[in-house]
Amino acid sequence: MQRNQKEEVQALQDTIYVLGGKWKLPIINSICNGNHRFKEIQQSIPGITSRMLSKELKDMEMNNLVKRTEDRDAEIVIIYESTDYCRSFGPIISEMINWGKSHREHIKKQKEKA
Amino acid sequence: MQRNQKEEVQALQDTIYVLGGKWKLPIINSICNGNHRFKEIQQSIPGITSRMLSKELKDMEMNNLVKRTEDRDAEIVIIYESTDYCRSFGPIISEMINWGKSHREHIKKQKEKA
DNA sequence: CGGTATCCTGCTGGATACTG
DNA sequence: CAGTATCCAGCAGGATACCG
Repeated sequence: MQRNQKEEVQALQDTIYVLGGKWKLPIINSICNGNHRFKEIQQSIPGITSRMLSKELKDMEMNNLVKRTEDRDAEIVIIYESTDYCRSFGPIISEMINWGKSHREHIKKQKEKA
Repeated sequence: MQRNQKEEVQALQDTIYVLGGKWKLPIINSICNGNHRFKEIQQSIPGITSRMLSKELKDMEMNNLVKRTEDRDAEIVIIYESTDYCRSFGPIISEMINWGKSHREHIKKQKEKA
């Protein structure tokens, strides 16, 4: 084990810690993809309940991952926006989407063989 | 929401599912980095107990993420090796290490300001 | 050295109902 | 529409001790 490998493991573990749980990455992805309203976000993520979304959004707001705005012009409209910090997960998300896609392809091919 | 966005969310969620928990990615990383013995792997991952490592390795062996070999020449030696499947997580791990590193830099700078 | 066994805790997160 | 409140189960995972 070299010194810089230790650093890398720690960096990896830090990232895993920050992204912990089932929902943070999908939410980040959803908001970065242009969903801004609570319902929009919820509908874009299969399986998430309003409770979990609410919890995570609060958490992410505190950690500067999203920006929440109450925009009262005529009526009250609440908007969630991505931050730079949020967008910094882009490369990770891309790679995970890539992996997931090719994994599906892989499974499909195996089934065809059988 | 377009059709291909749905696909992407699902791909993302699949990947999160496969990599679920605190330990799979660090273990994959460790083995891909050339650690092959149980103790080596354990020592390369801060905080992991033998129980967790054992559990995860078993799981990963079943899912073809690692190959376990009992090499009895003179004495019994057990070796864990990475598989292609295991190595397919390389890009994700790289990106997560990158993120973790620059995140540390970021924190450090903020502290210096204060 | 390479693990198991046992025990236990807390947190994640699901279900459901309700609110301003 | 954008959440809260409540209740509860399951399991990830820690501590510790032990085994061939």
